[in-house]
Amino acid sequence: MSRMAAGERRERLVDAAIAVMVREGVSAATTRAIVAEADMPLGSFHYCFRSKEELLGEVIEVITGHTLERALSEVVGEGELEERLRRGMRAYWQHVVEEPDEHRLTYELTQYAARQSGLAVVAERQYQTYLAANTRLIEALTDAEGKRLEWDAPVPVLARYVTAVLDGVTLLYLNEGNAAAAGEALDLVALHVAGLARRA
Amino acid sequence: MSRMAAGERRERLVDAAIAVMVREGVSAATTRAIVAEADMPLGSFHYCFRSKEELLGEVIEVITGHTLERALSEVVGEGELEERLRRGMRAYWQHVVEEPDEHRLTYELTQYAARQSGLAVVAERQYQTYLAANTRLIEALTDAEGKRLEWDAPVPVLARYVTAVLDGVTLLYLNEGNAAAAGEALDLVALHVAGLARRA
DNA sequence: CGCCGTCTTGGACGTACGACCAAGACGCTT
DNA sequence: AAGCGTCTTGGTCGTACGTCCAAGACGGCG
Repeated sequence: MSRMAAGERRERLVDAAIAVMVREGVSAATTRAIVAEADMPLGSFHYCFRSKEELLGEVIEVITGHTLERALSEVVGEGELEERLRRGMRAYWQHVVEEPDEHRLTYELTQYAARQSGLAVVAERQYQTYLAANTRLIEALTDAEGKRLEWDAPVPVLARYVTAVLDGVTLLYLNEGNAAAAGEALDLVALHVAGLARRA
Repeated sequence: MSRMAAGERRERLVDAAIAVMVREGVSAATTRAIVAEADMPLGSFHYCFRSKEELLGEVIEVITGHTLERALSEVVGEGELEERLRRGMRAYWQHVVEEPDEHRLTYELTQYAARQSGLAVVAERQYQTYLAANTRLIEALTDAEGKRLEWDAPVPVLARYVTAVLDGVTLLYLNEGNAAAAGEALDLVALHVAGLARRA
């Protein structure tokens, strides 16, 4: 392997780890499988990372970022509240249907992290990030169009509702495979949430 | 260990496996940890089970049964549709709050099974069982009170919606820990579903 | 009592894993 | 050119795992 800064090698190993995990699951991502995917000798792993746990922490942060970028960028824009909401959800949903294995991995990683005392903090932060994102989403919906809207339910409850539904529908699709029916269930939610908004 | 029929030993090993998994996760449930929990010598394991995979199949079936019994028994009964629906959901929710680790295990097992080619069928059947149960739940709601109700959305979509929300809210609570907010989100759903029913 | 199928058990085998190390190669600075 | 910090690498250590086996113990039936 050509000479390379330790930092860049770290990034490559993180990418390789994600590739292996998406393809074969977290448990298949052994140090040996990861360095093989990155085409590096085994020794480089523990030169770049103190432990496998340290690498997993970075993997989780990278993956969480991927997921969030999508939906948020879509809810801001033109149109009625219901239209924008539906557009944001469809953007998220499209990503799920296109890259199901990547989403399967996020759930797997969360559970793996929750069981490891050293990574439990990371798992909690992951969900708080999701909640914060959906809170911002809901607030972005009310603020647009120059008109101030109010909700029939408290924003924290709404945020949890949206977070939970997205997670639940995704999980159901991943395990059952019926994308059409799951998508319809999401539309039902979009309609519901839009109906909860009222003009102040 | 006293002499015992192979069938009974199987049951004890399944119970022991569940105990270990609830306490420490699926990955900690090694053959050695399981027989230690059951207070048996290692050799008994492969006398009772062809492989560890065979045991896991039985574990999943037992656990799935546990979860379902709760909610279903509550929706049939006296009262308005919304009241019965809320009661069923609260029954399920109470079980989640009382035994979070058992629910965490169901998700863990589903993912584990989905990755194993030999157990993928079991994972799929698990979710089809959930869907079937929630379909029956919805139909039970319409049939009661002697009046026939109809829904503003197709029953299969409703069933997926309910399944997904229960899963999602549970998962969120398990990872975030805010039981009160999650419970309120469930109430929001009960109200929503009740509103979707109309008298024919 | 003696047979035979069922059950019991301690130990062993091969494999795979995370982690570690020492010896050397590289390349920038002085 | 010499020195030195950074990076590279193959090999190895101890541990833990799933699985298998052979030798024996038990107990119901003829």
